[in-house]
Amino acid sequence: MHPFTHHSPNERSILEPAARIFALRGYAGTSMDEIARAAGVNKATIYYRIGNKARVYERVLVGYFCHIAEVLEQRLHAVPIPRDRARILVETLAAIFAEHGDMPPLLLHELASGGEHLSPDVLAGIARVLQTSLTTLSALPMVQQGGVSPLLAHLMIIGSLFFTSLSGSVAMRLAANIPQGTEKDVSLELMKDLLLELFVDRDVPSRKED
Amino acid sequence: MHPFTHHSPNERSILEPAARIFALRGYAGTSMDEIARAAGVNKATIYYRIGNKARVYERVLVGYFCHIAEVLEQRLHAVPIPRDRARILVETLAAIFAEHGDMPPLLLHELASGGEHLSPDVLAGIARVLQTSLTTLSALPMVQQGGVSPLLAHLMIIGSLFFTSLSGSVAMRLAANIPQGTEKDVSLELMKDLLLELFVDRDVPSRKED
Amino acid sequence: MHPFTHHSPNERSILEPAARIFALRGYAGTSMDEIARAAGVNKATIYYRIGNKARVYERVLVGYFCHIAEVLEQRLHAVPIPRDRARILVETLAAIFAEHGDMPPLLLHELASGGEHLSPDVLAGIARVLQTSLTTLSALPMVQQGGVSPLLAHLMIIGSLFFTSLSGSVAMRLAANIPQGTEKDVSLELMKDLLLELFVDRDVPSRKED
Amino acid sequence: MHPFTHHSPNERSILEPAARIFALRGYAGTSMDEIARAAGVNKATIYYRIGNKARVYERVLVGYFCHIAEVLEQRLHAVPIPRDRARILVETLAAIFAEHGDMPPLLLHELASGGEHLSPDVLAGIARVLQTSLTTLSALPMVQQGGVSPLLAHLMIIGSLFFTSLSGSVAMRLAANIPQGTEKDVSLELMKDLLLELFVDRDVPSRKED
DNA sequence: CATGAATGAGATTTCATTCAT
DNA sequence: CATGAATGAAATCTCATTCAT
Repeated sequence: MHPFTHHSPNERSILEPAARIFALRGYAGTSMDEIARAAGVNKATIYYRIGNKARVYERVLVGYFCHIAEVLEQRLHAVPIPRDRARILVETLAAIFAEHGDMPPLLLHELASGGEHLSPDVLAGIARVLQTSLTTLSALPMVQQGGVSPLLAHLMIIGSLFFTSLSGSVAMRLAANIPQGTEKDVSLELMKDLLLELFVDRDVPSRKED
Repeated sequence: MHPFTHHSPNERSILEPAARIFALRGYAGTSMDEIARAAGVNKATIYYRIGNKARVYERVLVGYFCHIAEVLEQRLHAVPIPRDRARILVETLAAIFAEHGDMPPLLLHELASGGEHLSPDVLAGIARVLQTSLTTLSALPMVQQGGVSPLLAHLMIIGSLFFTSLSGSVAMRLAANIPQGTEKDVSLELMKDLLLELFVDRDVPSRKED
Repeated sequence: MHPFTHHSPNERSILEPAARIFALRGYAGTSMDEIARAAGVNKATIYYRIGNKARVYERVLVGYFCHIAEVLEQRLHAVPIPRDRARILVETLAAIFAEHGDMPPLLLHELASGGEHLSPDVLAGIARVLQTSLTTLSALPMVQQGGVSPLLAHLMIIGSLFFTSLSGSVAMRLAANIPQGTEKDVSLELMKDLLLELFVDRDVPSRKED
Repeated sequence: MHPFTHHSPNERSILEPAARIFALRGYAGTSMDEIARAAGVNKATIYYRIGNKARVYERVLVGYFCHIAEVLEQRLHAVPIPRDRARILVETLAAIFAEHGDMPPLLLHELASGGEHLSPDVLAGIARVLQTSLTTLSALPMVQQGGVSPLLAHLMIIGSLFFTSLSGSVAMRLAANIPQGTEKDVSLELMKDLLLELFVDRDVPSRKED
């Protein structure tokens, strides 16, 4: 399944390369020329088909968030056991970010901008994902009895996965600078396992003292 | 202590507003006009004092990373006990991000861009912080005996703190969209406590089964 | 025939006024604004059609040198007698400079700059003209038996014609300063006749003594 | 003797490097920064000592033309025989251009610009040189009986020497493009000899027929 | 006497957008 | 339905010049 499944092929052929470039350079750093070149269409065609730089960006974001929401909702549908649901949540997010490496940087750019370009549609998509995540996490023992805020847990999960996904490119640049050979195989897979261990598989935490 | 302590007052008066704007809009989204206006100087003065846009950006990044590295190193200096050191690490990072709210978005923009604009000086600053963090985390029981990768722990800590710091602005935009009243007081303070609980205060994790 | 015959009308409408201004003010002294104004198009249109200032300049130079080369080659084609060929060479150059008064100053600016801006295409054009001139002059009796270097002859012919063409504007400024009434009708026509007399019509020179 | 002998050492230390740069890049292509750097003084010092970009340029031109005029007048002083005088004229000009390679390009830039920047002082210098040259050439047999215009002869001499002096830099760029090995040792020396032969040593020309 | 600092004006170039076809 | 052509606005950067010290 792809993020832009709901759009016409005409739009998809523009939105997919656009997403790649927006992810790499952010909204301001992306030019319509570059999108047109990557999409293999005339620049005016983008205006004809979609309308606007802001609209292209919005469609990409909406597509991404709706995709995440849909996949999450589909996989969580009819799964009753809290720990199973949480496991699916984390695994699904990790899998989506692994498959669509553009999502983390794109969303991070937006987040870092304070959500300047977020249209109501995009906010709705974000809310949908957030809602699913929060309700799923709220049912966890760790939250129910452990006193962990579900929003904090959500932020940790998303933040950890995003950073892991992004660490690759910068890590390589750092490689020459870091003396000792730290592990290079930092991957979403490993982070996913750590998150599962910390939030899902583990029993309600027992503090060091007490 | 301030991030641009090592620079001349002349440079500081430019770098500080520049950092604010870069954080908000990213490198590409920031114009020299805006920086000049915010700094209260003529645009050409920026070129005279610093050189060009890329150099302004670089100085800001170097200033930020060196500040983090210095504060960390100073506070960790002569603290021998691993758990104390880790606690200081997390608390210091949380405090710095709380005081300098511009850092997380600025660094996130850069990270999301794949570190395209990272000069050797900036990379050196990053490496310095990373090194401190990794060696500190490596001494934790959870890492030593719990099998948790220090790099994963580092990414979780940074990622969680960054996301928490950023969540404020977007959360407000979401407020209207999210029906139920989720906690609004998500703060670095709370996230810091959760991180301490998960990584520092807790004993070596005991899996659910076995 | 015109220098920019090979270009599209769109390009010609830019290159022709550009040539005029480059000739008057040189490369550095010419602004894109001025070219745009003279061409009656928006400044961005020049970038759309041609690319950048250096390319505009290059096209002008290439157009000029190719024009000279083509006219020379066409008029010399199938003329076997050396003296006839040389006469045609001088007359053609004089005629071209007379018709296109912009050429000498433009080329002089470039020459004075040491050919800094000369692209391979322009150099090829220059070489083509030079080749034609040198082979033509080499066949002259004065060169064959008189021991005059064909390159020196070429330089004298070009230099004399260029200076004559340029003398007009400065001469007028000098007019007030020069007391006696020197001839005002210094023209390419007269210089051409003198060159023909010195290099073409005359027999192999007999030195004063011997 | 040097072109800027009449100026104070303070001015000379600026005018000499300025002349070099003006010669290379022309008036518009030369920046005050570059002059200051080459002169090893602060940019404001140029304004303090001389006053103005236009004034710097003017002083350089005046210096050059006065130098030529002075040397010519000094060497021609009390030389009565026309042929001797003409020989001295040509030899002196060739020697000056050979010694001060910057003169031809600088004067050519100015000439190509139509004398836009020529102040009255500079025009007076030019007139002085021109006067000397014309009166000297007017006495030649070739002019007196040969019907050659002294102004044409002047233009040929100056034009030929200038072009010869400039040909070096462009010739090297052409070297790769010109197939056959044309002589490389085109020098002012050779051109001077040719000019002497054509205008001075030779008897009044006898046309080919008649 | 000299200069570091500053700047208004203007240079080249890019870019989102429009429009006639 | 699509696009080549065009452009106003704004971006980065340069430069001749001034001025306080």
